[in-house]
Amino acid sequence: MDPMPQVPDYRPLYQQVRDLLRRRIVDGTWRPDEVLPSEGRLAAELGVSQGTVRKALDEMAAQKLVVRRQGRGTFVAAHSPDTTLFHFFHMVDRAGERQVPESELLDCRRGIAGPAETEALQLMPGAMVLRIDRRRMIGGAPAIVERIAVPQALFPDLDVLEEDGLPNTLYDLYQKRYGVTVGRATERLRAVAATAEDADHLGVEPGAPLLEIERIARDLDDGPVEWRLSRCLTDRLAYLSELT
Amino acid sequence: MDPMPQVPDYRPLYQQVRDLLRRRIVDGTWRPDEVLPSEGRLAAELGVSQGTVRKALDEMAAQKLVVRRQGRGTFVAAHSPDTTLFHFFHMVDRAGERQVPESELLDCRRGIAGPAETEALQLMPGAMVLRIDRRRMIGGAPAIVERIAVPQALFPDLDVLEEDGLPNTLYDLYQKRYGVTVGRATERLRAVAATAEDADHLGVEPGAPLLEIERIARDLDDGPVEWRLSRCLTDRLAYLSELT
DNA sequence: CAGTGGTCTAGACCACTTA
DNA sequence: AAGTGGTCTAGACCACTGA
Repeated sequence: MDPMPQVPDYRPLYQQVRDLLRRRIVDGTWRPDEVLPSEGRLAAELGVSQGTVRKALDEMAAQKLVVRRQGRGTFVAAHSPDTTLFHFFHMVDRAGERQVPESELLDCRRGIAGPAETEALQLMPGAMVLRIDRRRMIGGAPAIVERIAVPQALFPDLDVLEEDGLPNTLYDLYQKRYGVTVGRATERLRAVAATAEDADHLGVEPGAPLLEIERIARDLDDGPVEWRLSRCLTDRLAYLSELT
Repeated sequence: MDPMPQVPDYRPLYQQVRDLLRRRIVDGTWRPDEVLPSEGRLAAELGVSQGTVRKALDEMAAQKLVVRRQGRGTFVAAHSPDTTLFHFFHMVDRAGERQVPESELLDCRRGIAGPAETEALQLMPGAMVLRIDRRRMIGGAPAIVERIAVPQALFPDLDVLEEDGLPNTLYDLYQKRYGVTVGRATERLRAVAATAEDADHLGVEPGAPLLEIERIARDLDDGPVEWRLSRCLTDRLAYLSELT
């Protein structure tokens, strides 16, 4: 598959193929929603059997890096409001139904990264970040307040865009406008007491228990691209976690 | 693979094989930690190719129903304290390290299922449950109080066993002593205010914010086998959720 | 209709484990 | 050395899609 590798690679062929195809997606050779060459073509190009390409693509599909559609082809996975909500928004109502929140912008401005942001986003000291404060409503009632911080270097004009109104789901915007694909995220959940400001936005008493969700979202190369701190009312909603 | 199926099955062969093997594990034909027949033997027995059996077993391995060990064979997955903690205990410290909690039994008694238990465990009205109240310590300090409720029908003498001290991880006990394998669980997280009793056990003020985790654990047939309500101090710990 | 991914097969060889 | 799962190949046929 590679006539003159600089460093001989003794890993199984299908893993080499998988990582090569993955690299091409990350590099932008094929962009989100684009179709990859067929299994047969890739096999011929790389000099391996179709079964080996298939095994590589199957693993990438399991990892949601590509989507396979019988009769049509294999496509680079793209975020959409639906997939974003499904994967990254875990609040459900009493009946266990996933609720779609509305967003209300509170504030959006640039600033120098604080210690927590520098640490979470692995920035150089003094780097600039954009901060977005939002309130999110479920069924018209305030449910969540959140602070989102992203490196300004990755999203140079996100704050200008704000004038036109930010979309409810940001990850498809990150992907389509800035070429930043969120591949995975880590969330840490804690219970905290509402600050005076939280209480004001959510319509509760200061000191009321809130579910705090701290999220670090990473791109396909595992670099941090977003730090997010959400505080949620959990009288009508709960965070759903499936252990399988 | 089946010469006279009562109802013709048009699903792919490997899915039929997968479900048949799965059925045998659930039925106890092969018990936890036992080795299955080799791929070749299964293929011959079922009249399919080895590749088809392989695809079925690979899916079961991805689902953690079996464990494959090169050179040795394919084994029915079994719980151990380690796998249980890794899969079902998500509290981590500030550094992101998973912490192993100690357990201190507070109470253990039988009772008639209340409405919440009847609902969660899908019991008949008036059915008996066993309730276990525990306090869990991290590094010697109280961190969690929890109530566990299980149908008495499934674990007839669990409360008698308590005299010898319950193990720290219950799921391997459920499996080895009662033949009940927990295959998956659903958790709902909320923020609540500590009751006077919570506060007493955890050494905080009443009203302090606690992370409440409500878990329903299910067996391999998806029937509920345990209902658990944990309340956690999150000053030193956080609930870790990986979104991939 | 041609082209795609999905299934199934048969066989070769490799890597690892146990005896 | 024998037996296991892991990799890789080649080829057949099926199911689905879109021109």
